[in-house]
Amino acid sequence: MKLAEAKAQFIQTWGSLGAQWGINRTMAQIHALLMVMPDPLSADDIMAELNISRGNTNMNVRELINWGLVDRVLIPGERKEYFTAEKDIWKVATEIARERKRRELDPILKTLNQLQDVEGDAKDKHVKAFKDSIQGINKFAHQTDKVINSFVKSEESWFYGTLIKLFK
Amino acid sequence: MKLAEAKAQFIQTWGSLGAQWGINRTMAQIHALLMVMPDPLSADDIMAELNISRGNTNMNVRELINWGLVDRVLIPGERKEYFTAEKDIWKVATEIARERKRRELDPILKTLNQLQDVEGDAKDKHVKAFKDSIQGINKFAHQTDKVINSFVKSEESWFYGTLIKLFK
DNA sequence: TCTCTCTTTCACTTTCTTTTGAAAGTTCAA
DNA sequence: TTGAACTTTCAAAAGAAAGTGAAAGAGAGA
Repeated sequence: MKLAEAKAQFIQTWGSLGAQWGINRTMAQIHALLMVMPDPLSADDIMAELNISRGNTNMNVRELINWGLVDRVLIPGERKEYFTAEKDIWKVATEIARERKRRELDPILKTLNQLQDVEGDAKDKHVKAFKDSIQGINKFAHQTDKVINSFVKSEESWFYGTLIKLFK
Repeated sequence: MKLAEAKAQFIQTWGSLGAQWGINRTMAQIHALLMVMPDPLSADDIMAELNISRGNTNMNVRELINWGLVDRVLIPGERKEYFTAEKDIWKVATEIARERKRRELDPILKTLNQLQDVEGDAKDKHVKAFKDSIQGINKFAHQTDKVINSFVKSEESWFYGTLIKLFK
């Protein structure tokens, strides 16, 4: 396979993968493009490579920067801004985990805690079923939270070394 | 908080959580509803509780059954079909992990393997950058695959007992 | 201050997803 | 075999999300 072709396929695959998760397709494609490029690209480069508008480029690059997946790079003597992506996939994964935890898990933990105290007779089977469900989910969510925290803080070698052996 | 109110909030929260993941809102809401109900519900019950159409109900219930998260229940003497959800959240989580792995991770592993062999001079920095990226991602994806496989097979008691202690 | 280059914003368009509801299909007791 | 009870399908409508591009903004050097 030729390099250009392989790049295009990678960008497209990474893009549809992103779409299955909450991330939008363009954002994932820009990220993929920057990951396989050895040097930083400008907004114009990205527009040209992916055939997207200036506005769209700007919006999604900004969002990637918010996620901590892309950095602005200033090239001395140039007026334009350039962008690079983190190329270490382990760091990418922990950044994403951190961000998703903050956006998704933290709010649900908050809600679940509130839902714990429902009024009503504990002998009523509706009340009991509800409380049991919420309690189970709440416990699970807290455990998940702990695992993600460790993951986010962990070193690659330690994490895989330990976790994989554990699960065998 | 009253039970009805708490249920409504839980259904709505679970629904928007699902939407952030690839799962659609209605599907997540039906799942939430069935989780907090002690007894099986019919399609009509679901329609009434969530204010959705018959077609929508049918489609999403069927999809939940495909995911292995909901079961059809036949009540003796009744013509209608009834539905229940798995109430053990651990089982729900492993079902979801299994299904998402199959739909998302397995295809990407396949693509990555193909992208490994790009033609071109290994000294060219574009070729090198590309190969390095793909190799890193590929390695990561395979490790992730192993962890998920183990997770899917593991028992809750084992998980809580061993892994959680590890993370303190 | 002016102007040139680049960045950001935002109202509008396009595209993609979800929902609806009526019609067709299925099942089964009579 | 019929028809009542229920389920499934599907084309059209509504809704949500993403993308565009022109215009406004911002900053640097003349």
